[in-house]
Amino acid sequence: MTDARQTKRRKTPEKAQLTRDDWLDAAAGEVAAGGFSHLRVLTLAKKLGVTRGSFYWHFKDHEDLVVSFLDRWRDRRLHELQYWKPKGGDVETELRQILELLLTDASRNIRRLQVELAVRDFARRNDYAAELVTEVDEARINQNCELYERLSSDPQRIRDLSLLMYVATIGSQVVLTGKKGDAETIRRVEDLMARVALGQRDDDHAGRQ
Amino acid sequence: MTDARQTKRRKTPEKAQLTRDDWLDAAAGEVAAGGFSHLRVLTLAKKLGVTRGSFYWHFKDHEDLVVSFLDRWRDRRLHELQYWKPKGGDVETELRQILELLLTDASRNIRRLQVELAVRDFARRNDYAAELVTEVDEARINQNCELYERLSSDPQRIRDLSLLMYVATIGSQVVLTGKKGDAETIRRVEDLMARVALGQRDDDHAGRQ
DNA sequence: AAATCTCCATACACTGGTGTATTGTTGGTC
DNA sequence: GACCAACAATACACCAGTGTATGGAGATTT
Repeated sequence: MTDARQTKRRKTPEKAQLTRDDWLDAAAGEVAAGGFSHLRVLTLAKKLGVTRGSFYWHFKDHEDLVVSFLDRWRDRRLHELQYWKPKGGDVETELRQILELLLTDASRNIRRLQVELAVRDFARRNDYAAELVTEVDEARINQNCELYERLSSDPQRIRDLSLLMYVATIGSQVVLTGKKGDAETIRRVEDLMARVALGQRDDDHAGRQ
Repeated sequence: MTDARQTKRRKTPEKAQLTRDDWLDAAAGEVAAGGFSHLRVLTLAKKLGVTRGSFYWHFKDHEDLVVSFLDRWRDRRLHELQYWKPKGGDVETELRQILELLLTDASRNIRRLQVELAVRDFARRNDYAAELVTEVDEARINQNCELYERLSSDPQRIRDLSLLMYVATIGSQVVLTGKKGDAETIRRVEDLMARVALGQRDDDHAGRQ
């Protein structure tokens, strides 16, 4: 699947030769904007200032582009988990770090988020994409389990809590992204989620019946 | 936008004349399966056993179909909220009824759920769809607020709680739908959400540091 | 400096989709 | 029973997009 081509050459970039990754980067823009169904090689070529002749040298066909794109996405998402391990501290601090990463930070990286949602949508009608999404979801949920282990001792409860927090973040991204006043809203939801996970009761329950 | 045509006729359905709604129903199948980008009038015609000549009598063009589809979706989603009002009982009972409706029941209606996710995805690149989705989201969240008012007296907290529960359900649908063992998983998440909303602490916190 | 390799351009065939114009066909109406 | 309106079939022009074959220019090697 991976090709050694893109590592060679590029010694004299006088006329800016394109690499496979250049095409994938351009594809990311298209996918973020219009989803996989709007991914056209002609559009990409125009965007990169070349003709399709270049594309069909770097890729076998359109499907090759899609698969390569998905593979790169999966690899990067799995790899970045390495840097998501919060650096020590008590449970609450680490929890809030993670949540900020998953919500506030994520909502700032619009393009990255759009790509993720596009991949997730594409997965509904493409088995390979579905596999990769499941793989990434599993990895993220599992990683967060390590944190929630400090909040419960029941393995099932740990997994459910991690899962709940995860679907809440994904749901926030789906529902709130791009809406007006999303930044402030996301911040509050983030805070509420932290309290919920920590089992902190609300300050008021006067209205409780 | 609405047309009186579909209400007339249909007295002698000997040869099954098609109505505008018939086309929209067929469109729902396509949208559920492939999203809006795969909505083709030729495919619909084939599915309905007619040619495109019929389509262009009922609809001005492809866009007319899409807009009509979105309008009908919005109208139905807003209208159904009427029947979502839980019938009395204490807070926990009503809460669990709502959550079951939003999660367990929703996950059984695969097609309906697929359509909703497709609309939501389409909304990322279509302003009109985005408006309708926002409208529906707002209505649902507001309606649930009435329930959460019994759990807190702080208006802001009520809204945040309702929002959190809502994004968690949407996230569950996005992440869990179609996965293996989703039924059981959804049931557990549902239970956990109820406990969280009610402010019930876990049975065990032995692992807490 | 000739040959070769890498990357891109050009031109073509082909497919699938839209929209439109025109012509049927059928059932209700006077 | 002639007419009209509702619905559908047919045929056409048109466009966007893919894939392929082939040619060409620049750098690299020998």
